[in-house]
Amino acid sequence: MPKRVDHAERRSEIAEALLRVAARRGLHAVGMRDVAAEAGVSLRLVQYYFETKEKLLLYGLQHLAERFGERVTARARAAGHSPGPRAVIEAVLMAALPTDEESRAFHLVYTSYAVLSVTDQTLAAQPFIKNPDAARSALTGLLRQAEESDLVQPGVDVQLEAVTLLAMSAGLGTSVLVGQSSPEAAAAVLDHHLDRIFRGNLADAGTRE
Amino acid sequence: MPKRVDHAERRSEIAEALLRVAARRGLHAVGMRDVAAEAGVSLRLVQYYFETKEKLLLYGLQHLAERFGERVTARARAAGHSPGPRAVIEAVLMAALPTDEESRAFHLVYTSYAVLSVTDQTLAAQPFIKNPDAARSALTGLLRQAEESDLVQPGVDVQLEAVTLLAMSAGLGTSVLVGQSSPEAAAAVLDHHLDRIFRGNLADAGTRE
DNA sequence: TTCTTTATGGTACGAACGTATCACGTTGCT
DNA sequence: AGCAACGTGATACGTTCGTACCATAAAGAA
Repeated sequence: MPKRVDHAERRSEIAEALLRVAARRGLHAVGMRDVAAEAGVSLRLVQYYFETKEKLLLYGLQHLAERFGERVTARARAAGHSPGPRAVIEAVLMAALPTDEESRAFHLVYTSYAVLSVTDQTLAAQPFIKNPDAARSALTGLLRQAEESDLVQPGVDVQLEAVTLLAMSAGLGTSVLVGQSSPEAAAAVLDHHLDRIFRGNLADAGTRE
Repeated sequence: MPKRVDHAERRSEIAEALLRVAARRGLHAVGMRDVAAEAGVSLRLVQYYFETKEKLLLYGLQHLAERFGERVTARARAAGHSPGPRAVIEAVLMAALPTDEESRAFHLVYTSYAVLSVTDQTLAAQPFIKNPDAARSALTGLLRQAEESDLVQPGVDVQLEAVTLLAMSAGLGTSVLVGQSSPEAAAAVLDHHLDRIFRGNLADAGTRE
């Protein structure tokens, strides 16, 4: 059986097994044995492809961020060809909301990683914790672009609004995650706030699901 | 030495030791031995006052919520005698922001508990996870009261704004916690949004620290 | 004073976890 | 064909963790 095997693909499979079990039982509760069982391989294999647990966790976080990026771009693309800035912004924010099983998993695991990064410097040094900063600048760029096209209300501070939107998205996300809000209510709040930012006329409005 | 001892006080001391070590090393990393060492007692004592670790964690969460409540009312009281609705709202929201060591600890531990509650039904059944719901209705009440005093801009949906403020506060809190934003920036965002809700004239403005 | 309850220390036990070690079949190179 | 590297399995080791057990000194009740 030991054919020559694609390491990258195998690592991805194991990483996804990690994310699945993390979504099911919590990131704190995942062991190498659980990951191995979930991936349908032996414990030794997990050790083989990721020498240590820390490296497995790091790769898992990386994989999570990648999948989220794909998710966002897919959402943006689904907003139509050459979507307006508002549609793109909605795509990003809605993708971060825990609506289905996959986004729930994403939000839970990502929040777990964020919490861990507060007390774990190795995790904090990872670029993916810094990634929200990239999201912030992307959002700022989108808003500024909308501003130049005269799509936003006069007098809005795009930098501040970017931070606001991101904070709202994260806060609403956890709110939905713990069952305090419905996804629909969270989406409504976001939409309402976007209405405050954008002018009413050109909002090729709801691309929510 | 074994005088008759106040159980409630002892439990509080141990619970605070738990919160301290949780703030320092993360909630996932606290063991009974750590708590015992931090409290300056033997492992047996922690077992004696809290029979199991789960009960210790539950009590710790309860203690955390109580301390946060005191913190909020202290802030509200510091806003002056008979403070306006906006001042009270600011007090609540600013108290939730991780500014000093204590509020950082609060935010980190509380978020850890929230994350745990997603996969731990015993924790999810605890009323303190439901507590944010009480905060929401309190905020709604405050906003409605302000609305009746003609202090808010026309056309604002108080229910929706309550949810928005809470989500922003939580989101900004974690943003500050992971070092992505400064507390001042977060406070500015909150203030800006309150400016959007309240009429400009009667805002007896900044009670920030 | 004697006895029972309370408070506390020390320590042991079983399980789980991350990691390391040994072994072996398979594949590709020369 | 033979040899070295790769992929995989099984299992063992040392540690840590939560919990349980045993002992004992002080304090209040009788």
